[in-house]
Amino acid sequence: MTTIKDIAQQLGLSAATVSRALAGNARIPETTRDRVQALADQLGYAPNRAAQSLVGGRTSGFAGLVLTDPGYGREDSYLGEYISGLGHGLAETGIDLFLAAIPQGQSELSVIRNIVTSRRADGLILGRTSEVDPRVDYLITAGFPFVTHGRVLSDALPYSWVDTDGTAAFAEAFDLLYALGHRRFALLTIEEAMTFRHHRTEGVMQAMERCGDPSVTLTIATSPRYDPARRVQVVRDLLTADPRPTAILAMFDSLALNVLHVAESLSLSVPRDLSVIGYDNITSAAMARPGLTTFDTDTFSSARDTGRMLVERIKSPDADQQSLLIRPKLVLRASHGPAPA
Amino acid sequence: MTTIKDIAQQLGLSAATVSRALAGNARIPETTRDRVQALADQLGYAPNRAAQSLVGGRTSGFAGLVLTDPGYGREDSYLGEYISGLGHGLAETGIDLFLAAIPQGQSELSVIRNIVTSRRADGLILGRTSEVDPRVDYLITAGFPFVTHGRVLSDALPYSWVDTDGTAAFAEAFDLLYALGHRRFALLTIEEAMTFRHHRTEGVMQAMERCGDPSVTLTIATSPRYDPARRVQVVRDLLTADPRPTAILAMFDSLALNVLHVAESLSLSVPRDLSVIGYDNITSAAMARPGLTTFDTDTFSSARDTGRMLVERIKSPDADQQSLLIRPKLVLRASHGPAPA
DNA sequence: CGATTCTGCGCAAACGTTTGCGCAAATTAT
DNA sequence: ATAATTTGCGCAAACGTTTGCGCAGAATCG
Repeated sequence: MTTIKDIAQQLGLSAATVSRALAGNARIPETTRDRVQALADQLGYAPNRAAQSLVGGRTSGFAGLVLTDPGYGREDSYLGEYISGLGHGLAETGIDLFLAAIPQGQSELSVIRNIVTSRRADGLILGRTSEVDPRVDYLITAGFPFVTHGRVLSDALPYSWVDTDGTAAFAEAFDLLYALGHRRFALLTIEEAMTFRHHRTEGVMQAMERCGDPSVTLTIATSPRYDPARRVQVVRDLLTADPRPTAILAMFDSLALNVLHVAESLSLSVPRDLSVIGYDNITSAAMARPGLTTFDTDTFSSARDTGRMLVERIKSPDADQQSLLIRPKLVLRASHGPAPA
Repeated sequence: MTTIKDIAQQLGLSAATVSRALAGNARIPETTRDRVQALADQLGYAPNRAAQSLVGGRTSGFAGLVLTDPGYGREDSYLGEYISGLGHGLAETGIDLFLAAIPQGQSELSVIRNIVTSRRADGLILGRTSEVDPRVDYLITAGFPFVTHGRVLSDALPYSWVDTDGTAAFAEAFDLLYALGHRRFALLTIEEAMTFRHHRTEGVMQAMERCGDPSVTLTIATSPRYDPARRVQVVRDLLTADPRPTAILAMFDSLALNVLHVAESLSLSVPRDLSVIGYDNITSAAMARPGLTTFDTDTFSSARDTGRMLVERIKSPDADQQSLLIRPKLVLRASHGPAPA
């Protein structure tokens, strides 16, 4: 309600001087600065963001995140942790996070384009990156600051990213289960060409090749999006195959928890008949019985780092791109064990 | 990048006409409107939000939500569902949600004050309402549109809210367990004077009084905030009391899951030795073994309704306050059963 | 045919802030 | 002493949009 003009008037100054005083301009003596600041505090003055952002293409003070439907059932604690982390990473520098839902009938890309052209945000965060990602292409050509959580496949593209090292993790998971005697492996994956699918699959492949054991088999089962019933069916088919795989690596925890459930309904004992390992360590992973062995990716911290990185990009758009690859930590619980005889 | 002036120039019109044409003003003939719209689409024009919001105290197009730390451990799927719901409720009308984290050393109230005075949002959503809530008082006197998710205790205050009927639910939970023969009840509650604590406690009290059975006992145990170890200790004390309560009503699911865990570590069998009922139906509640009997509050939908209600308030600030009390649905799983002999 | 109404559009002000330029007074240097 | 610099501040433009007012020309009415 109070504007810079109110302060100026009450102090017998001009708006320009008040603006400079509040900005800490050196040309304004400290005595004046103090007077202005005091009155501003007393009046509870806060600059009108719209006016600030209007002048000279300045910052709007917002970083945007487009809410997409993951489509594989509730992602559990993931989104909440992610958003909290982002918010905190950004808040340190006074930038707020804004969330754009995708209106009926629009594409995510069109929402992003709209945000960029309407200057509603100073930067964007992109989640759920796919191998070839039109959003990344667009934002690079638009010269708009952004950071992705996850990579794209091409590493020729200039952009900043934070990701978890799914390749290393899935190789580690394979090695762990191989050492426990497992030979019939299955990888439960997803339909879409998300980049993490590529990397995590790669990890399993590499580890399999490295161990060089010809008796190892790997089945790849694809879990459909948007269709819980068929999702269950795929797992059921996998677990009733003959011979049944004894080691299941799931792309992420909610898929792994599906496996646990189906196994229960088939009266298969985990980990006696079947070992299951997930990825992300969502809270349900700890609650499930048996507790799910998985990889902790510290979603909160990595989201916070993503937020910080975005702030960097907004502040110095011409600086070099940064990237951060986080090594997930194996969390040993009760869903894995020695291969059945 | 493209402004209304660019369009005006290319079409040989004035900015005013273009603005009116895009707004669908009746004084502009359809032919002109179409020409303008076509070029706007072609150029990918989106109005600069800052400029829009500057003129005439108009809308900024944002609704704000302040991120607070619940303090009782990860809230699991709750925050994610809530935010998704809010986002969708708002997106229907083109309003975006923005999240403000609380910077180090600031209070939530000061963050809210700042949002209001800087006109960064057109309306606010308040979660985690307490019995007497200074945020509500402030926003009412400031005349700023807001909707709370949860109530305050006084019903003399003019504000709009969405809440779940914890009183009814907890009475129902009591009745259910009473009918199963339970007589020694415990209510696991929280330290702070959140309004939901009042209502849920009230529900138990009312049901207890209504049944009029003098043999019923109720222990109230308080779970501390920010301290997981003490949280476990409180539950442990509760479960090792002599005589031990056989029916535990927990204020919300994550507390109930704590009980399940401690019970497991004490080799108590749920539901044979102990019945546990939670509230909210977070995803972990379904994953836990035994599955947690709880109340589904349909967080996504109620958050969506909260968003819609806020849009109403922003659009017609002088309309009557609205409120919405949602009756949670009991979800029967395996964590409750007949009282032990 | 003159008077009135309607149609299509433009002018200019306003929203609140920042910032380049400039100007007078005070201070310092010569 | 005058000249040069510094200090403290104001003027005015600019950001992109909306909107009240007004003005021509066309259409309609009596």
